[in-house]
This record gives sequence, C-alpha cells and structure tokens, in this order.
Amino acid sequence: MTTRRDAVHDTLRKSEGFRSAQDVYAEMRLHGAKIGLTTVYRALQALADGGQVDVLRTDDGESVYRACATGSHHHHLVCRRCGRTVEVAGPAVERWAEMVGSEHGFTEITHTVEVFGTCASCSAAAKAG
Amino acid sequence: MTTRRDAVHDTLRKSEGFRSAQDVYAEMRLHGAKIGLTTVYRALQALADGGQVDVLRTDDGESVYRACATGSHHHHLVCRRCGRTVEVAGPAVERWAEMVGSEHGFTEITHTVEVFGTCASCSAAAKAG
DNA sequence: GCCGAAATGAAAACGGTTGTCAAAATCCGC
DNA sequence: GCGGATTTTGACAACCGTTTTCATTTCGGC
Repeated sequence: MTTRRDAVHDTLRKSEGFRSAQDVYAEMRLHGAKIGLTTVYRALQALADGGQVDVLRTDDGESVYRACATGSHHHHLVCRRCGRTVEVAGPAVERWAEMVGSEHGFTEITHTVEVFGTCASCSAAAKAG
Repeated sequence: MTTRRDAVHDTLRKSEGFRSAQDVYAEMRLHGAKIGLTTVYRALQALADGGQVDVLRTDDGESVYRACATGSHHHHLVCRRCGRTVEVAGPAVERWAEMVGSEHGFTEITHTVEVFGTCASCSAAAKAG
C-alpha cells in the first residue's frame, strides 16, 4: 500500500524548499490527513531510498527532504538566513569528484556538495538592520 | 584555561581519522584523564570555531572531528567501508562555489564538500569476499 | 588567603529519530 | 462475501547524541 507514501510525496511536492519530517507531518495534519509521525518517517525513508526525494542534513543534524522531479543529480545553494534554496548543476564538480576519487584508487564515488551563503535580500536586510 | 582543550586536541591528533565526541571522551577516560563529556563537547566546539579541527556530520547525524594541522581549507575523500580518509584540495571547487553563489547574488559563501567512495583495498576485499 | 570570574562536570533536559507492538487494513484463496 | 495470514499503521516509549543547568572547583589578581 503506497497511499500514505503518495500522500507524503504529494505534500512534499507542494512545498517549495526542503522540509523536515516533522514539518511534513505537521502540514499533513493541518490539512486533515490522518497519519502518524512514524509513518511519515517511514514514507520519507522509502521515497529517499527510491530516489524520489532528495535528503540532506542540516547543520544541526536534522534530516530535510525535498521532492525531486527527476533523478537528475544536482546540488543546492542555500541561504543561511532565510533558507531559500537554488538548485545548481555543477558538471565541473562532478568531474572533479570522480577525478580525486580515482586518483586515490577509490571507486563507486559519490559526493555531497552544499553551498551556503547569504542571499541578496538577506544581506540587504542585514545592512539595513 | 585551555588545559583541557589542549588535551582534547592532543587526543584528536593521536587519532588517524575522524572521531566522534563520545569516542574522544571514551579514549581520554581510558588514558586516565579526568574530564567530563560536557567539557569534551565544549572543547571540540571551541576548536572547531577556531579552525583547529575539521568537523563533519556522518550520515546518521553524529558530529565527527579531526585534528587539522593547518587552518587551510580542504575537503575529504572518505572510504565508505573502512572510513579511511584522504585530505584533498580542490581549488576548482572553491572557485566553482564562489561562482555559483555570486551568480545568484549570494555573499559570504561557504561550502561543504565530501566525497565518498570505496577505497582500493576495500573494493578488492569486496571482490574477494 | 580572599574575591569575582571563568571553567568544569554530573545529571537532567532536549529533540529528532527509531523501535515496539497491538490494532486495523489489505490481500489471498476459497 | 469470508476467514486467516500478512502487511501497514500509528501511539507511545526508547534511544542517542547533544545541549543546558547549576552547583562546585579552579584560576587570576590583589
């Protein structure tokens, strides 16, 4: 039965950025869904396993998820103030990762890249404040 | 007083790869050090703030630390089987991160890059097994 | 030695995540 | 449709790394 899993996926699709499991759970409850936190966690894990969602860890160790239309590989540029997220492709980085890996005899290379910064509006706000 | 902090730093230096806070704590106790877990955490945070140690999050949300000779920026190539770690420099990646950030109007750009793979001996072992 | 400030550490609190287990839903053969 | 096996669900508790609390200890200056 994937009804609940689909519901979780839908909720994630409606969201713009990354959402934590607890966020997703809270939102689903708000919309009247009868679902438990446990099931949300399980659904998210299943979706992540199946490559239907991106997962990443925030600096404080929370897992955040994001619906991902295609399985295409990309990275994220995240504003450290407002959390705004931009997807960025980095073929150069992909190649670099492969290269440094194979240079050292590593195989089956994967990599995680997260770029953090302060976005234009937030840095403007910071200067103003 | 940085006595404890130095002790933590020393312990980390004696270790080869990344160690968790609890690891460091356990090891220090083994060696007879009278130190509390709280202090280890505080020391590690202070060292990380000062750039004397690298910090990264494992996939299960644990923070791991590693003594870092210089404050120079580098990344890590980690074997997903044995945990062996190689420090790699990636000027190309640094420039790429800066570029994608500024392209989108972001400032104060930082980034995290971790490359995972299976190291030569582990992949050999896998084929053998 | 004495005082205030900073550091320390034991224990409790915290928070996200995972496990437990009984109840409910679903599937299957009939 | 029906009974039983199987899977899914979710409330709750356990878990675990981390952080906070707060009383105690230590340090620096006098």
